[in-house]
Amino acid sequence: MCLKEYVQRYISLSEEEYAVFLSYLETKSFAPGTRLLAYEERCQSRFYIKKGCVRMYGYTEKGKEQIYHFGIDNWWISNYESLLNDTPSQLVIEAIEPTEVYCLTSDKFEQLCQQLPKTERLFRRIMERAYMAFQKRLEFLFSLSSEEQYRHFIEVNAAFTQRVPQYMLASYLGVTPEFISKIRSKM
Amino acid sequence: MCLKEYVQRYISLSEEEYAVFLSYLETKSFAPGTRLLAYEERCQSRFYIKKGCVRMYGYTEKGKEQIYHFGIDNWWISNYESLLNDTPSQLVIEAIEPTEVYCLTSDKFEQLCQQLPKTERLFRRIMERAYMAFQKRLEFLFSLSSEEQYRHFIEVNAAFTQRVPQYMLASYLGVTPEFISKIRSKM
DNA sequence: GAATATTCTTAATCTAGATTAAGAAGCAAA
DNA sequence: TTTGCTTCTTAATCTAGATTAAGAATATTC
Repeated sequence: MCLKEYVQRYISLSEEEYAVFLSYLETKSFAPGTRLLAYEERCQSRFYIKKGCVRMYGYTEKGKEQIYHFGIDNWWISNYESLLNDTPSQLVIEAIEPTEVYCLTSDKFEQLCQQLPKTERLFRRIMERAYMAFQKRLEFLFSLSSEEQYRHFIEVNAAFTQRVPQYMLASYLGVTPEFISKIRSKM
Repeated sequence: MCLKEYVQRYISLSEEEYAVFLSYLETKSFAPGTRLLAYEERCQSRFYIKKGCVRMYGYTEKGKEQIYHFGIDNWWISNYESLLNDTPSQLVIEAIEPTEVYCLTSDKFEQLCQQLPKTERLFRRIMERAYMAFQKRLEFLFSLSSEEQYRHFIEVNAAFTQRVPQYMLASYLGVTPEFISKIRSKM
């Protein structure tokens, strides 16, 4: 699926309108381990991942990396706290695989909304879906044991599981790699 | 703060436009213990809480109530999974205090967006803030111990803490009432 | 194809917070 | 002012998952 198909699922755009939309996006590439958003950098963009895989992580009190999100093909990702409040980001967005993204800066975003007001609707609906996914994630977090969460995750996200190392998955789920290893040995 | 002020923080509206906006909203009142959204009902509305306090909860595998959200004055609340997919809600929204809300049904919402396209921008921005708050909550959830989460919550949400019983707060934080009691005895 | 760095596994021990069980406050009705 | 609810507290015991410490696979580099 390409961005055009993705957008068409939320709003309908003519060829001309889509061309306008595209003109506000900038393509960028990132090698594994490089950062889309650095620690303490002000987040200025929303990223649409054309192809690849990224993780968004912060640091716990003891300085350990804690992964909060992954992003793969056809996902938008950004640090909204930093983006909306223009504050230094406490979160890092880093490529895991070679990753190609469309980058939409806040400035361009505002201009785009003016030139193509449908953009508001597009992002209103994207945000609703993202919020819904979050609400769902919270439900799993509170209603399932760590083992159940792991089993559920790899079931729903089979493809994904191949793409990130197990210890990152453990971090995302809020457990230790040793614990995942223990579950796997039972399966 | 009233709804008008709330809306003005996101978009600017003339008197006439605000009147149009209001005309799509329906006022409803709920006594403590009554439900804005029942279990397995299809969620058809977004609720803006004018005054009062509600909780949104589901059930764990063992049938225990698990609170996922609270809503108080000037918050929007809805079950987006049920709202967007038109599926029976696994979550209940219930008044804790006498609560008065504006109710915006999906039908009315679509009409409103057509008549007053600025509404898209309003809700795009509301959803971004809501998503941001969620992102922040997840950070606390993963980076703080249960005790730290409790201390942080009552610090940031002092007023709130008076309005809901301790056992509901425990549920929201994902701990037992006994554990909260233990922390409090230390303070 | 050895050397080095990453990632994963196994097993013993430990701990934050759950569970269970009682009882103590608080509060409403009558 | 007693009866009956609902909420909160205390304390003993238990457990899911963490921590620690080795070692075993697996990749990567030269």
